Amino acid sequence: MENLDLAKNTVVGILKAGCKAEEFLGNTLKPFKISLQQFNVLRILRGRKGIPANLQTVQKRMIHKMSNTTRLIDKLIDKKLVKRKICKDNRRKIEIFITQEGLELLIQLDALIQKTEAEILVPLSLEEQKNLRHLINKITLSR
Amino acid sequence: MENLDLAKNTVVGILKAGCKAEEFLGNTLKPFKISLQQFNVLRILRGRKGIPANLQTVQKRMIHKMSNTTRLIDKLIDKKLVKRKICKDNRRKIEIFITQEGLELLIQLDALIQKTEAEILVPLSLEEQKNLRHLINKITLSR
DNA sequence: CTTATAAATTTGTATAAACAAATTTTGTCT
DNA sequence: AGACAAAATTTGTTTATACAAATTTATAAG
Repeated sequence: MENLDLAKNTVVGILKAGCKAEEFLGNTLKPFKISLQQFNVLRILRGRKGIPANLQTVQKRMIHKMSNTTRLIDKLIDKKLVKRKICKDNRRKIEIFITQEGLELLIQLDALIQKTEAEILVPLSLEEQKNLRHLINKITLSR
Repeated sequence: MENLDLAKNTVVGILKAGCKAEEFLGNTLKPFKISLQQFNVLRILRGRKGIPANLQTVQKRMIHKMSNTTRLIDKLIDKKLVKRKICKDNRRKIEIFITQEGLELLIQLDALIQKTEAEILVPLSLEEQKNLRHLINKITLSR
């Protein structure tokens, strides 16, 4: 293999793979009228199992680093998938919850998304997937 | 390692790595006022070494599959980095060239982009990079 | 050559994202 | 408490993207 353009080819590959994954997942989500970013926020909120999150917490865990998460949350609120709540006992920061409706949507989506993920990775064996995850994590976890 | 969420974690990793690469490359390009998509089109056109391309050819090779490449090209034309030319001898399709100015910009950028690519991949050894490229290619080339 | 059909390109419009500035909140010091 | 500085959140505006429809161009059939 050509070694000259190794880094370039690898990075282009990462970009393309990212685009492909976004495309596939986006198509899966389209009938449900939510974007991949919105879906990820919902999953982040579900992952907190009732513990409320503030914007900052959500933002840190988001895949796509956005400048204004406020409006993203606003859109989820419009769809009644998320609630903003002002903590009463200690009028601290505004806190964000996923609603029952949001949880139900996620349950619906779980199987579909899992299928889509499998579709994306179908050219790889389990061993290769583990290997890929390991290499990719090295890149993303080094911030 | 947990095997339950292997596919999910791998796909999320791919997305994150893609975002990181876009972010890094985008920051490198920012001072030059062109987007990553625009930069890639320039590289595609340079790669044709004088042979003109039509929209379709460009579109097929683009990393980001866009619905309207027309306006992307328009922006490059505004910046005088690209030219649209109506083939005279055979008034066929409109053809697209990179200009001298575009070529010169790319020359300026080459080293910077190379450095950025290295930065993105710094946590990986050469062997690991080759391995990653191989795995990633399996995903992207299976269309 | 004309017509029909499909493919490619462009354009209009709605939506989302990027960017910068303004506002609000938080924490610390006196 | 009051004042200041830093961080977080919101908001206005510009720019880019997505989507669908319309137009144009290429290809094939009669």
